[in-house]
Amino acid sequence: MDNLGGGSSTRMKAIEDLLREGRDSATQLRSVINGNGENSPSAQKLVKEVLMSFHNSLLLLNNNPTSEFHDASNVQLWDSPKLEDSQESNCKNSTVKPRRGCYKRRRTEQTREKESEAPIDDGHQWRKYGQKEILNAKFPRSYFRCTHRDQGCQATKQVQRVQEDPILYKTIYYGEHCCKNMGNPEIILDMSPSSSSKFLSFSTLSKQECAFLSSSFPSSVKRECKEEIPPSTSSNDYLISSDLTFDASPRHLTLSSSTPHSEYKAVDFPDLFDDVFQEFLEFR
DNA sequence: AAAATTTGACCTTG
DNA sequence: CAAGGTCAAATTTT
Repeated sequence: MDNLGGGSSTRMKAIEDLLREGRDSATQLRSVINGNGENSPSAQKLVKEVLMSFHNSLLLLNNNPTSEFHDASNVQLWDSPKLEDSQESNCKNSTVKPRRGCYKRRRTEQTREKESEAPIDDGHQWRKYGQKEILNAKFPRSYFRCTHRDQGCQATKQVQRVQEDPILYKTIYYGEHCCKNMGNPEIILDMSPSSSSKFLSFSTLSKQECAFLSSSFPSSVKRECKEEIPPSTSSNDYLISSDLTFDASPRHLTLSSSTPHSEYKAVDFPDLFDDVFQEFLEFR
């Protein structure tokens, strides 16, 4: 539906992701390995980011083979415009029931999937407008729309926790923002090498994200995070601690889980890394 | 008081 | 009809 072949734009997105997130992290990782990056984030964190970058790019390229999310491809059609026209009359004619649930069907927008370990701050302001239990899913799905919808911005997103063990959230974006975006649009994590371990924690989450988190938890926990780390009980489960190991990865890539306690500084790790890094360089 | 969230009702789609 | 997406009244937060 979109101009200039849809496939290639997906590819461009994947390339962007690999370059921006994956390669940046990989670059830092290399300096860590070489011993130079002492104020950088931990190597494990960087590895996680690289793997996540791979994972997300794969998600993009072969649109989600795995799961319950309906196809995120950008094919679909804007069907039955009758809804728009007859909306008014249809809604008020029936019984006494007010016009609840009279809404326009979602437009044909391209979608974009993303996985992350915590709800990410994508630089936009979102307003939660719903939450649903999803069949066969452990966690509810939350629905957000752009705060500036009154200005015509139709962007929405869905966020759902998809995994418990390595905590994983899947976010699907619908539509593009046409509102004036404040600040940088797509910065996800600032990983300036100087500011050490700016790792993701609740203190960096926006309010909506905090709200989303709280609603995924047992109700006893609700409404307790303002700017604060939620309840003390096992709260470290919700944090991304910098020394978290990343061996049970989302079923695509695994990393060196076979070595129990030995450091992962294998002898030829740098060589291995160079191979990976090479991929980034050739990718462009 | 205004803005954001919660939550069940309502609508669409398959 | 079931499942998922959206609306909006009620409620909570700012």
